[in-house]
Amino acid sequence: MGRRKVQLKLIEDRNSRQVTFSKRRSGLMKKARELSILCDVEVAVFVFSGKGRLYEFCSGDSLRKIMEHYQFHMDAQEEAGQGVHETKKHHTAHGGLWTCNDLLQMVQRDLETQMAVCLNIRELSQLEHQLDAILQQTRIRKTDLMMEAVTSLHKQDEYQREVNQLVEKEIATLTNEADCHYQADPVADPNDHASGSNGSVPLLQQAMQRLR
Amino acid sequence: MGRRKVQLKLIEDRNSRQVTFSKRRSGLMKKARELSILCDVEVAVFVFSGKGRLYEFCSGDSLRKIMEHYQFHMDAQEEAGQGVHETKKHHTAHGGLWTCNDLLQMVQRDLETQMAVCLNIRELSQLEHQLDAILQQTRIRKTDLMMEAVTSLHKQDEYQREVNQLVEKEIATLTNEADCHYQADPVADPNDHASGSNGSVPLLQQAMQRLR
DNA sequence: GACTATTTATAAGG
DNA sequence: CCCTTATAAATAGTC
Repeated sequence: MGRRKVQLKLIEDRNSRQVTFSKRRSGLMKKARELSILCDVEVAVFVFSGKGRLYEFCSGDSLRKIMEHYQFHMDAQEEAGQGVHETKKHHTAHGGLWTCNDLLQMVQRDLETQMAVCLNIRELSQLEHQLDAILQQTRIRKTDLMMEAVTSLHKQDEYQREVNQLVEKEIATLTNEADCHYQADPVADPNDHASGSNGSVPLLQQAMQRLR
Repeated sequence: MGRRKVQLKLIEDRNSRQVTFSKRRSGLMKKARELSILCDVEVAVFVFSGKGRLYEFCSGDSLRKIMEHYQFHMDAQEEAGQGVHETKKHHTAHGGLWTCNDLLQMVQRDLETQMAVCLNIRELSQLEHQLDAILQQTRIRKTDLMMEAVTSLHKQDEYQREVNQLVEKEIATLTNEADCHYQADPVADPNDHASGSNGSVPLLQQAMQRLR
């Protein structure tokens, strides 16, 4: 429902994907709210962004309370942060995203505090999903780092191949010169390999120096 | 969005409320699905009708089984017991490596046994740790695969460097020969780069062929 | 974030 | 429940 029809597949462009995500997410929440009001039913919507952020709508308030509680704990952790400076640093360095240990600590502390509290299935499911999202996020970050390493090595590899091709060509040239007509200038400077050649030797030397 | 605008309040007429519920519910699910696909995010939608009936959408499948179980408890009908053997089979088939679904099935079974909709603190902590371990295992497996890729490329890279050193040496040899005393055998086969050399050129050629 | 041109959802009615 | 149709809403592309 826009200027043109959109195919039901991943939006490749990061920017428009983000825009669409924002628009459709709020649209979905609105629809959920309307449904719950119009028809007097309980509706819960959870959206986990790729970076582990949670967006939720819940017609009741049981889940919301828990989420707010977790948020509170996280905030308190960042504020007080005595023994958890490492964690806090990690948070800020990674753009305020939760790590696995953060959530586990949060949950454990939360549960230890309210011994009487008993999570129901829905709450447990939500927690489990959140954990899943957070762990996934960690994995993705590590994967990204490793992917960078692979890409870097791959580029280096391709560069080496290019140099090798140059070298091969140059060997052919030198060999040809030597075999056929090198006696043409017997008093030439022995260090000036390129004199009278096609000029590829300086290029090669440059490449070799870069390799060292 | 229909023949006339509708106020955002409970639909009094039971019949049209039911109709609207049905239509809007499916519309909400569709929107949720589209959001999850278009933007590659996890989306979960739960709708509890007044009679305890559950309608759900989940972009993943981790929540689905638990929610199905929840529905089972709510309805207090259907029979259980056949999924347990499936689970055990699955475990053994994977050589002891648990998957997310395996854990969820285990949790489901555990809940069936206890017939309690409520997990205590210790149990929840255990569940968390299990989940953590399982998700970490998955991450480690992928990391291992990527590590293999890195190692492979690194080896290739080192090999290329070796070849380059050989090549460099060979160029020096050829250049030297050409500069100083190549006219010794002017009718040698031009393709036989190695004739009269120190024997490193065949090695180079071999290496080059391995690179192609 | 706002503004349309379009597409989509859906209220009413069969 | 499904179909049709008029109309309200959502939103894709654009600035």
